[in-house]
Amino acid sequence: MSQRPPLTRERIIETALHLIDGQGLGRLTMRRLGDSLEVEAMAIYHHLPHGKEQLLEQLIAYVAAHPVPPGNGAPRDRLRDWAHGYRDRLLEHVGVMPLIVTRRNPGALLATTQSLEDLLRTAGRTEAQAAVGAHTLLGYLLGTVALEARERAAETTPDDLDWEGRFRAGLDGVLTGIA
Amino acid sequence: MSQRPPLTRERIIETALHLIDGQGLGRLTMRRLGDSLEVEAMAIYHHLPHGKEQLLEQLIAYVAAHPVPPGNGAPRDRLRDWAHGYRDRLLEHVGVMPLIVTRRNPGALLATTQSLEDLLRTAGRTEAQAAVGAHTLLGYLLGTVALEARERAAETTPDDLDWEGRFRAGLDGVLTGIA
DNA sequence: ACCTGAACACCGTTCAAGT
DNA sequence: ACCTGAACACCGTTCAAGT
Repeated sequence: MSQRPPLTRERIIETALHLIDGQGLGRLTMRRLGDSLEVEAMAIYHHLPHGKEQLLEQLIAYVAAHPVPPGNGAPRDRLRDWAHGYRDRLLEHVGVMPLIVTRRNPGALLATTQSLEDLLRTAGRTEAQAAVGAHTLLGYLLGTVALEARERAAETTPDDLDWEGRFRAGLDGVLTGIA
Repeated sequence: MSQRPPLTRERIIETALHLIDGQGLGRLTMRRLGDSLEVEAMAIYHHLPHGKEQLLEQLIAYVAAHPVPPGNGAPRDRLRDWAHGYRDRLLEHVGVMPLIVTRRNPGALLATTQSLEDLLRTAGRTEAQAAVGAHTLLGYLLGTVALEARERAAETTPDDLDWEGRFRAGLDGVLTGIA
């Protein structure tokens, strides 16, 4: 008999993410997650006492936390690099997008937002300008990635569309407006 | 006995929307919707044969369809007016946002997207520029409204924040980038 | 401490039956 | 044509019990 690895919170999150990436958010159930972990569904509650709610919060935190890394390049270049990296990460885990965009989870996006505001302030913006800029950039990013995911899934648009080019072009417009 | 109005598709949609606005998307169930309509849940299937899936599609179509109205002002002003109107509409039915942002529903946003592209082409942009511009603007709008709804619900930020001002400021940045 | 089994209150949906 | 009642296969979760 193959010994299965011990059940840990980390393994639960990773397995859940794997399940979502493979089958979609709608098919993530406690019972199915239990099956994937080779355990009864109820065992999960021992590691996540607040059940599915807590599981989803953990998934959001895992995928959405993506602050701007430290660096000393031009602000505009740093923001552009960060944005492309974040887009890649979100597209890797498209199934979690609905949670990130709509669930209230103050913590998850807070670190990201604040790192954006810090960068903008360092670049000479006022507090208020930095707040608006961070909100604008993050809103553009989440919104366009959500649209891209939607349209890719619908497959009503030609598949050879240069999504990254479109993203970069729109991003340049946004960056011009804020940074 | 109060005669109840006949069950129609329209009345189902409106009641569902009322239920979502009041109690949230999570509490929209066929059984509860039936209760609100003073009818057994199964009666709904007679008007919406594809069940809940079809109901959600109808809700998206109802709320998300919001093309730019005809007019002959400056393109930038028309886009700004449209954006503020759309934001108001989405905030009125915040509970439907998760569906609009994440469900694949080609039709619902198509009319809106095309009206944006038309306006931008009329304003002298190339086909490609118009496509990117429409995508950027719609992405910004959906993303920031989703963020706003999230943060308002979380109530972790002070409530006197000038959300509309922030939206307008970010919008100006985006419009500068595309129009 | 960690996991299981049975049970409870919910879902969406099908299908035969009523009017 | 329009609606109901009973039933089915699923949910998330609680709780006592096992080791």
